[in-house]
Amino acid sequence: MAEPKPPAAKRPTMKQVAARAGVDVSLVSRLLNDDPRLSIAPDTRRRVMDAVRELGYRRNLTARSLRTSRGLMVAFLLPEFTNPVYSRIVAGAHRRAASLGYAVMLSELDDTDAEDMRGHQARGVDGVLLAAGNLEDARIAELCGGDLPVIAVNRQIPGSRRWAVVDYGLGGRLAAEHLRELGHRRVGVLTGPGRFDSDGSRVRGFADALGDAVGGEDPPVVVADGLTPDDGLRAGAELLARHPEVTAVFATTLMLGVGLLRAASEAGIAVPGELSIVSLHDVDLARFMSPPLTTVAMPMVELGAAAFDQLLAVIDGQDPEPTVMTQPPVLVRRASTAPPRKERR
Amino acid sequence: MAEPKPPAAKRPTMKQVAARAGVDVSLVSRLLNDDPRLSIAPDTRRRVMDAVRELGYRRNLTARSLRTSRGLMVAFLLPEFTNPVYSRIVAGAHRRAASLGYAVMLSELDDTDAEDMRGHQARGVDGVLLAAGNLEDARIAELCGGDLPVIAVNRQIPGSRRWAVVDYGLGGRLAAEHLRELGHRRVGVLTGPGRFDSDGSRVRGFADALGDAVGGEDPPVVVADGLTPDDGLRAGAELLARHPEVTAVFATTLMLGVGLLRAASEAGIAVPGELSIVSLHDVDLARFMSPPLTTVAMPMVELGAAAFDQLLAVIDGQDPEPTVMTQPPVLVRRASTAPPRKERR
DNA sequence: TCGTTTGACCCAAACGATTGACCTGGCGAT
DNA sequence: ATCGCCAGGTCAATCGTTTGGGTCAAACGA
Repeated sequence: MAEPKPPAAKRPTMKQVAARAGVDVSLVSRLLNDDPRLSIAPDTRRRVMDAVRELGYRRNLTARSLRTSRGLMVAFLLPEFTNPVYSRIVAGAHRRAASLGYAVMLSELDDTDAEDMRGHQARGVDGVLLAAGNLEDARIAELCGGDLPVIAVNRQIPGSRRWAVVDYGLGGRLAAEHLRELGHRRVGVLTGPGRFDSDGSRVRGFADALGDAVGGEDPPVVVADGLTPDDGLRAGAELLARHPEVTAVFATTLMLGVGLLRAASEAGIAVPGELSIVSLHDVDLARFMSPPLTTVAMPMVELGAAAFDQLLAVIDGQDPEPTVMTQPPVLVRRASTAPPRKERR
Repeated sequence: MAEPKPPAAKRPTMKQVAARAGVDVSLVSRLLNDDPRLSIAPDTRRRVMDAVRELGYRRNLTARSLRTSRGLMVAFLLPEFTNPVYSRIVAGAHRRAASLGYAVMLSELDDTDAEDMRGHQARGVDGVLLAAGNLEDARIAELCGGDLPVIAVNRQIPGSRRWAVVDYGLGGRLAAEHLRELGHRRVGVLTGPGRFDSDGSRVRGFADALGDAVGGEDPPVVVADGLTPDDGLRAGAELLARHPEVTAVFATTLMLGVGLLRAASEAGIAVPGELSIVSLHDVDLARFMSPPLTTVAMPMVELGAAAFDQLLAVIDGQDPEPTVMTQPPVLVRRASTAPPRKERR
């Protein structure tokens, strides 16, 4: 039953490469890292490279990491694996990291506390990307406490320079302008808890752009308990019940929009006939809702990549500016928005 | 501009702990690993533990890994970050891994080839979970080629014992029974490319359970090019066009079902009025479609955990049986299925 | 009384790479 | 002739743990 199980033919080491090429291992190391202070005879270089190829040699990164205390790894902590918006950030960070030789460890921030950070540090992780969307401020402070570089992603941190965000103010504007152009005058906002959108840019951008056109009055805002579709459903239902006058709602993140759509459907409100919905963040999913959701696409993949770059700078001992993505958001018109046709009720 | 940047106060080493407790480092190591051959005076043990606490000591896993050649890490390779079904597998594997002290590196199988495996190996990864849903057989073989343990997850591999799956046969049955009970007699199947569902269990389970009730004739099957909602949309449209007689469709994975729903909507076919849809895999998303999708929930989170356990066994030199989740799937009735009411067309 | 067993520890060699500090032989300049 | 220098290498210490082999005294059995 048990297969013979070959002895696993230990991978070749640098020593073997050196022996085969007839040189010292230090030379091999220097060559492979192209150490600036080294000059190597072309012939020797070839012999070494041949040996590397013939043996199929790869550096043992564990050993290297032990010596250099650079693990070439970063951790990406996120509150839940299933939010597609985070998935895009992860995808961006991962792609960039991989292209620079870094690996990405994923962790769910479950009941994880600061201990987890130290665990990562013990593993040789060089830095951490913290998708902090729905974390408490205190929690974030706690997580940033260690001496491991941390960048908060998609969330601004008041006292710190270690964060990377997209320009939600602009995103909000775009959504507002769209609704305004369609002719909506009574609009509502569905957003996440205060710790989310902590700087208020999403709502403010929206309200500002709307302001002059609708009489300067701030739109009614309902705050959900979290960022899941269920949260959106509950808060959405509340919004619709409390503000029957609104003809359009701006959801500050996609999953809330998704929940709102259901709330409308359960309340028998036609979208976009009686209610228009526009939400931030465009992912595939939005196209497949009924009706397909109009969204404002924010450059989340690029954010992931930029956040990684920022983290790398910190790791290298620099003190980079916080990242704000300049790449403009784009409005994706779909079927969930239309001119206000008739009053509800 | 550049902050002073504290010298980063190197983390304490075992040597320091040993010094502070007045013992040899080997003793500390043995104690911390509770080495069986060790007996330690209670007093000494306390001194060491105190030193550990006072210094806030954590083992350096890199060094340990170098010595033991066990990295306490696994890699999870998946074709795309955005598929929520994979996310659940990842979540399950991650949770289990974390509870056993393992970290999980995530990689997108982009243009990744076998080289990537060797990269992971060089990093000290102990094994790989390969979410292989839509990979070619050849590709998988290539990836399993190295001497790093690999478990294919959610995909059966013909010649191998290294895979973990849920019981899609049962899932298919359940879907079929549901449609049969509702009274459907002309049903279609929407599935992924052959490499997906390679053993055909999803479709076969469905067809078998249907067989006797609908005259033994196999249902029409349309095969999508991939597993994204877009693939489902295209193939779904084709299915609806080619088989106008069907009153219900079974989608073998959620994203195809989502695409199909849109195809129906675009074709002006009412769901569930004119067409019932049931799909495998239940994730939050399904509840928020319009109409909410009836699904067969497969234990994907548990699959992730079990696959990790299997991988661990292989890492430990055992030759475990392939994993087949016994936990039964459960039918989640929602609004996308109903008795056939009227003929389409 | 003299082994022999234990209990409680210590020594030092790995693991595989990196890196500052040497060598060495030849060549051009003084 | 001598010196310095440079290209082209080598030596050996080090990163922080693990682990196979001791050591050394106290306890024990005969």
